[in-house]
Amino acid sequence: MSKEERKAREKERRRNQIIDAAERVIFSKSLEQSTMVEIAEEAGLSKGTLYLYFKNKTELYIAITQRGSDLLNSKFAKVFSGTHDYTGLELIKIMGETYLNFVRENPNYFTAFMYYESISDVEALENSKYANQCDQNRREALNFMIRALQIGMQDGSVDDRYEPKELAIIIFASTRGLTAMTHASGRGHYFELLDEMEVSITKLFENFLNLLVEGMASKKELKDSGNG
Amino acid sequence: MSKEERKAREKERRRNQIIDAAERVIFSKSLEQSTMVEIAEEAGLSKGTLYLYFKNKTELYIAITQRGSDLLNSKFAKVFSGTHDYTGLELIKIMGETYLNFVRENPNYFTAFMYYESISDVEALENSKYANQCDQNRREALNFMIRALQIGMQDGSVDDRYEPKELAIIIFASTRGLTAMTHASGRGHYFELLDEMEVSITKLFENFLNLLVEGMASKKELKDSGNG
DNA sequence: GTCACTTTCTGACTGATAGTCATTTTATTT
DNA sequence: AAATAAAATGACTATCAGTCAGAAAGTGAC
Repeated sequence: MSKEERKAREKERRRNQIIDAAERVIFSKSLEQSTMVEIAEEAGLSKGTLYLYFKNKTELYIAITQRGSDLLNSKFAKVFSGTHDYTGLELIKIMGETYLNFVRENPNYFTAFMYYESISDVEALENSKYANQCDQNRREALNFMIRALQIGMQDGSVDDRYEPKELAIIIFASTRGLTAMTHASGRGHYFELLDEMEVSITKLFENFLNLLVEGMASKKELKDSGNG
Repeated sequence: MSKEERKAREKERRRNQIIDAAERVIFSKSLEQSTMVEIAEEAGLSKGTLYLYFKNKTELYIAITQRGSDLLNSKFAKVFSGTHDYTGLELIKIMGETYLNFVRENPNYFTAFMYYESISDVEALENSKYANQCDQNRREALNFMIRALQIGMQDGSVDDRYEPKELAIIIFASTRGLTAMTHASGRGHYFELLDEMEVSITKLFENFLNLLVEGMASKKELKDSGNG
């Protein structure tokens, strides 16, 4: 036990040492501009060793992605932990704010998320435990949101004509869009549109959440939709 | 005139011939898996020639991106052209549907859009006429949306307590989020969540638009927001 | 038609880097 | 300390973006 266990723990430490180094290097530039040799040197190892712990550069980056994903989910979990007297609708807003704050505080992890989502080589994803964990986290985050919506439908704060699953996905995806823009803008990317238009991101996000909330808040008067 | 002009036209034709070839090659695989030699061969030229027409591989891909961007904008323009009796709110919905349809019909262009937005080397963007055109198109699209909202505020279909610019950006970004998910899902990416949950994208999008519309539709009874 | 000159095109070459693997170093057991 | 196993190394290979000296094609003058 002590034997095998210690080995495994040692191995895990090395792995983390490499991920630490990779974060330092990649976050200071970008994935493309970082080489495996640089990362190895930063970790005080040689290039070959990196490949004993990670299949390739992409898997190493996905390991970083997983860290970010874990961190984000721990924040979501905190929202739901312990006792609180938030309505479902409030929970949704808080989750949105949590997400925005995460992206602002950890832009590099968000960059990693975006890269992760752009990977089209399904093969690479299926065989990676890091990727699996990321997917697992995403599923969990969605479940948090579904829970919030169900709470909201019970306490009357959320319109119960919606399907919680669907609504959760919609909120999830649209919030993602907003934060992606926020992120791009923070990187001085094309979205100086915001500057041009003198729109503050904080205010924008506030309005976005209000819009969502307004849209899904329960209404007194029911009306029939025109869809067949 | 005839002289210089013919030259320029010839050059333009070559350029398009290269972009055509690049689309065929890159769309059949992916940017990373496509080499400049392959593209050159597909175009019936040699690698060196490609570099007479495009600074580098990225610029060539941005040229493809621009095509997609132009195509999308032409579809938006069509929505606004001619006479119609849509309300502002209806125009917003139609724009959203137009966008979704574009992504479904041209997933490869959308992939290009996502890549484009991930470029963090601002230098590369500023010196490229293709990138400038993309940015220009984005601005124009946003202006279409602002116009629709202003129309809506006048005809009473859109809540005029919102700032059109802000609202336009919000709708823009959140719709982008939805379509990105649609796109990822279509690529068999992690978002088999949708399958798992038995949610159809069409229905999802419908609900998303309804949610937005509900949120921004003008309300009879005004209420004060709690924000300082 | 051929010479001089310009424009366009070519593909061998260079440099960079991801990933491999035979060899060396270090740790563990007997 | 010898034998064996595990971990680490870095020289090597393959691939590919981007370059550039020279070839080929085009243009115009006579």
